[in-house]
Amino acid sequence: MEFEPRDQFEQRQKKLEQIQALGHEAFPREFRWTESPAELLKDYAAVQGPELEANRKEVRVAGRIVSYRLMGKAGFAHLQGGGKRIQIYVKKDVVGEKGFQLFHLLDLGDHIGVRGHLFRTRTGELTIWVDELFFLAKALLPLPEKWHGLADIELRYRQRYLDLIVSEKSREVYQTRARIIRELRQFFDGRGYIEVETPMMHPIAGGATARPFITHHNTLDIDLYLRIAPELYLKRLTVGGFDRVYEINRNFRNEGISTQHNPEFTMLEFYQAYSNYRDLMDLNEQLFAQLAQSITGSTVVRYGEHELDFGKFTRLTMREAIVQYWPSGAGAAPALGELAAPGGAQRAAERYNVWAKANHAEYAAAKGHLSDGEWTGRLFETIAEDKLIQPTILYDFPTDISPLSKQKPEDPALAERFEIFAAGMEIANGFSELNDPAEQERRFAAQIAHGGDEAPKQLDVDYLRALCHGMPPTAGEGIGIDRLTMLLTDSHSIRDVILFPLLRPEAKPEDQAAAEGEKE
RNA sequence: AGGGGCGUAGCUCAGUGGUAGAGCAGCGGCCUUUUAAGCCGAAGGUCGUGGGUUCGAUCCCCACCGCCCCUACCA
Repeated sequence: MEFEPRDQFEQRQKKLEQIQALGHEAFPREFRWTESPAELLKDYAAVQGPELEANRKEVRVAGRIVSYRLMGKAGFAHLQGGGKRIQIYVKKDVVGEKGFQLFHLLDLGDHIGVRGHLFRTRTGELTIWVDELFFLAKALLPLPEKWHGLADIELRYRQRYLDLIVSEKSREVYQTRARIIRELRQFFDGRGYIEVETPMMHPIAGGATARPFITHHNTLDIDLYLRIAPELYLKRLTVGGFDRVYEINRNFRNEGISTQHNPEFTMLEFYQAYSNYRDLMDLNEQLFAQLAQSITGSTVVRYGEHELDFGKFTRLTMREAIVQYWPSGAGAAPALGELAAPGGAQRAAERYNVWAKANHAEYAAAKGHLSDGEWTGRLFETIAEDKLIQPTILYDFPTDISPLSKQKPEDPALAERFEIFAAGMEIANGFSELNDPAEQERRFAAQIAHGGDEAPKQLDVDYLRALCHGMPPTAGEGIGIDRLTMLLTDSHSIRDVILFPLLRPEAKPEDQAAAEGEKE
């Protein structure tokens, strides 16, 4: 197999043969190193040249060649490792005829090891004075341009490895992502939670309203759904006596792709017995403040033009948010009581839509008949959702759109549910878990009767049976890790925090020709 | 799915209705402390794909492919 650019591919292959002819293995098996380039730069940042000469520091270092300057009988290069670059200096009369021949045959992108000692050049750069070169692996294809890097966004996603080699910023995003997940584990482990892994292939897609992916198991000859949420399995575990349980893993939803949506995304879900949704709200305030502090060094986090303060959350009910963000041109905002009255949310939506039409704003549109709660949710999404820039806990959701939440005792039309918004994005969703099996069965049945792609097709009888064995009063929550990472790394597309986001497969030229003339 | 934008050398980008340009990378030469090393020389392209208009299309028109942004669905 050969790849573009073919001339360079062949050129480098020839060099590899010449390197072998010098007596080097083409693909050696190991190199014992003493420090990484990143470690050396960090540890010797303050050590000056004379001191390096007085106390000679012998090193063995491996890395990828990312710059190369040959000047007759000597040359410089930079070795990249651990995301950082250290310079090496190779002199013909030090490494010898054969060593220098090897240096000649190296290309940008090759992996090498060096043995030598540290010094500083005239300009003061920490550099390895190379006594011996080791060939470690050949790059048969060239690196992206050294100055501008990989500007083509598509290539950054498709060939993430190149992005990671060339962009320290990109590398840092994924390191931060790993730190966030580590912090989350620490946070929950420290509070007596147990981490579990529940199935990702479900016979019934449940735990959320979303369109699932379908797959097939050959031996059992059954269709399975890639999970849209782990919720119903985690709650079975609270029935089983894991009073505090969490899972960090992928969900799959067969829906749109955007800067905020990838078909597979990572979710933290956790459940805490003997607690309600208010307990979780308090827990979240601690969690987000602590995370922001440890990840970014401050509870105030810059996100684009905004400064998000995770040290203080606003709390709003859904109806309060509608009233608060009601556009001033659309007449008087509805009163809270009006929104709560039967038909009130729909009347408010109709009033809003008159204004929206005249002002080319987004409508609170409805397909078919909506219940009061659905209208309230729709109105919130249209009017308020993208205005919630500062971290906000939105609570008191309509029961109609919360099929797995407990109702408020004083108002069964409202559920003990909240969501967390920041930068206009939903990043978490939590509630007091419905543990009354009869009520849960009614809600499931209503969902199935409601129909649509996103509703379950089948009653999850096993889950209802689990509830019948008694689930303790429990509060549970899901946090979107990808979006959380976006917030804490100032990334504005979910594809910038997912290493390999889903893209359409590259079309081969033949396929493109075959697609000619075909129409949708 | 609808609207807008983009696609030119391996990479980063100019450009024009009349045979295609630069920098970096690569190739040959000079150069033993360089820093986006420098100097000299040569090479590299179905201008995303396919049609159309035209004497002539990389450029204008249409369709298709891919990516980005917005809207819709959604977390």
